[in-house]
Amino acid sequence: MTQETKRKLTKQKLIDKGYELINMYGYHAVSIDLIIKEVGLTKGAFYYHFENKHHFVSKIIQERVEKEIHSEFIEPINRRGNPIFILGDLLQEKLINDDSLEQNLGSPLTNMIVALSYEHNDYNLKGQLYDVLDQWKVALISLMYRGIEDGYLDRHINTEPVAEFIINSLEGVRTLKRTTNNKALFYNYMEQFKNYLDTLKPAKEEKRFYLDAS
Amino acid sequence: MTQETKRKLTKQKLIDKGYELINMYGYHAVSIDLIIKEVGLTKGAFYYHFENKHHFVSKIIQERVEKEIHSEFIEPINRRGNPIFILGDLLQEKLINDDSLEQNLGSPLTNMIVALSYEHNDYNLKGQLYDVLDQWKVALISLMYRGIEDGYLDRHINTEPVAEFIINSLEGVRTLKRTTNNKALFYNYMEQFKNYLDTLKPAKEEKRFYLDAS
DNA sequence: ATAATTACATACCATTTAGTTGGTTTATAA
DNA sequence: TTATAAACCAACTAAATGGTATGTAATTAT
Repeated sequence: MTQETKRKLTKQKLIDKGYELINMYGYHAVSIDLIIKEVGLTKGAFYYHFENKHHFVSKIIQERVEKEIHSEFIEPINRRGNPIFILGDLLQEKLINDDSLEQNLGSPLTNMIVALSYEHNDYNLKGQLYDVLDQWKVALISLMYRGIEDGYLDRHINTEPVAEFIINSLEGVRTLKRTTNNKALFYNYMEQFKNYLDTLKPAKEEKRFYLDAS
Repeated sequence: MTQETKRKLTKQKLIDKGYELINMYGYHAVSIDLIIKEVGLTKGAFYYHFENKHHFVSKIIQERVEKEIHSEFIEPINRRGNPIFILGDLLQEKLINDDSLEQNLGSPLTNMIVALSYEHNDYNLKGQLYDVLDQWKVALISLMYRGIEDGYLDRHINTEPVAEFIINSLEGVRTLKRTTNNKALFYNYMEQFKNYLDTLKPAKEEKRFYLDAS
């Protein structure tokens, strides 16, 4: 094996194990000693690849947390189609069908936010996490604009509040899922989430007449 | 000052400062040394009142976290009236009007869940936190039942999923608020939350005709 | 008034923590 | 083939950590 690939492999093993442990137990609860023990390496290896623990978790955020939000929640919605179906199907897939995913570990993004947003460090971790949220929000807003253009969504919806509400509720349910392994939490969430999405449908003239009168 | 009142005062000071620091920085990031230094006490005092750190945070949960959920989100909804107004006004009060509250520190309940749900301990911390969520859910369901009886809510709503959705979204937005001090996040949330609540209204016959047809 | 208990304070301990230093092996370049 | 540097190991350090042992002043009971 070439030196470069071995180096990258080692670095990735540290990042992956660190991500796994930190996402479960939290940044401060997971020591570097534990991580290197779990992957069979030493302090020397760790500090060859990372300046310090903060730099390490910064890399975890950009290599794992940010990329997973992109691949699982942003890229799948970067297409045309009915946003109500696109979003409904996506969450159905992630929350209900995908058993492989860490279902009781909450959302890695929220987990990091809770653990790191008031941490003093040289890497702007809070800003990193905010940016991920922001990119996600932008993708949702774009999806909705396309949906409005194509007549799937009402022209009068406020896209930013809607995008935030979707993110907030999803991050909320994933986080609270940490307290239980009852999958009903996700089923129930899906039901109400779809009800909420329906409020974004275009209001037909007849319908609006009665809604406004209520 | 009598001995009993002094003891309770000291214990409360430790709990209050511990709550404040742990809610901000997290359970593992806050040392006992820091807490006692902040309140001007010593290790002897701390370990006179609490068996260990886990017992300490267990007391914090029941003395602060649980009681605050009760006083701020359960008791205010334990009354008759239109649930849509009761819930809308309550969140308006807590998220928008109440500036005194720790607006950028997320939700203490969620913060504890993230930090402690995979912690090995002798105090069933995870169960404690789950119970708080459950009590909250029960209160919301009761509110909705009364709302249905009084004709404010549709008889066909699934109360448990709705209750969970309310809790999930609220805990979500409070938690993600940690990344920013932009109050628009709460304003936008309120807007969409009210839209969601409107889906719980009774469907009038005329309205249902058109909705079903869509 | 005195004994006993309460509510702490002080000093200490073993372990764990993030981080460092210097050495060793392995691959790469000359 | 040999020099060099990359990738990692092993041992170490200082500080911080949760927790303990013992002492003490103030309150309370006798």
